[in-house]
Amino acid sequence: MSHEARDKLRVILGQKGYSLTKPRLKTFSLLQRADGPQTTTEIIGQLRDIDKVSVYRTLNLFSELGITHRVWNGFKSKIDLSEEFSPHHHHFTCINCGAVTVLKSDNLEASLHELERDLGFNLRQHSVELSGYCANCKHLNARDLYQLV
Amino acid sequence: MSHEARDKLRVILGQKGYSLTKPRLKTFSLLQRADGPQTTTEIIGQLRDIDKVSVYRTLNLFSELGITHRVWNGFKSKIDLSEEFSPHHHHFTCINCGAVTVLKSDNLEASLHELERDLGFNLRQHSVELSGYCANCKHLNARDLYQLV
DNA sequence: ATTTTTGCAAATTGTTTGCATGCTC
DNA sequence: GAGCATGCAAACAATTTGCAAAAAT
Repeated sequence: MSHEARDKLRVILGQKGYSLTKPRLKTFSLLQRADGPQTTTEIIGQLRDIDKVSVYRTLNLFSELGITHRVWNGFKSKIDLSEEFSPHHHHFTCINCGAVTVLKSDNLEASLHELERDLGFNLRQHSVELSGYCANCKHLNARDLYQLV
Repeated sequence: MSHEARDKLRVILGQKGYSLTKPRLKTFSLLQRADGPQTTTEIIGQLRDIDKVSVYRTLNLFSELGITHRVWNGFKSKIDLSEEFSPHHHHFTCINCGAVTVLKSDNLEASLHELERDLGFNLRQHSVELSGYCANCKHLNARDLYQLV
């Protein structure tokens, strides 16, 4: 894990009087390694040496400090590192095979900012979650799709 | 509650062999009356004469049949009627006063469809949830904001 | 030395399952 | 009367709280 990220984390925690402890570092590091947002249960499952209560407390703290944010993905909310630690992106989830694709679109971002201007809002966060059939699955016929479920 | 909506609901249920029962109608009707998406707990709380187990079953069924979908709003996922029953929209939630604003933007929708085309996806659903400070709250200074929390 | 953080146990809350009774066709 | 739907009880899962021991400053 990179020194820069770890130092940034330490600074964010330190500014509010929190220290960078083993559970906090391990939780953060897991989120960095992960190839996408994780559910609370997934995180707990992968951090067997840390009590789940500590994981909950860490995740709540991270959320409070803006280190993480939640995204809606399929049926569950998942936890993802915020933009400071992972470049801005959105997700597309295939409802057939479950594949998650990371999205980037300048036009999309521009539309959101236009909306912000028009409405006079001060936008702090936005989440765009798409779902449907991915390029591989969209040509399957109804029967195939059904059998895969 | 309108006859059209009730009839549409009855048809959707009927097509899969389900009937329009009291718990189902009451749950649907509550979602229609509500001024925005509701959490499961809120729905259960407002339907005191229906067993919570039935509410859960009804909500699962509605979701399966596409009558409702979930949106991510603040900390919790909430349940909203799908587009057949409520025109397509997105939400902005003020993180200071909690006000929810319904959004519509043709450019935003166009950007999403462009993304769909470029990536070769067959988009079925999308959720766009924004948060930040609304027009009323964005001029408050840090101290005022803090006190309101 | 003082304050923060952790881990365990237990409480609380949210959700699902099993089953007997009541409804609908 | 057969099959679907409901309500109750109980099981199961997710999350929070209280508190004493351990770690950090």
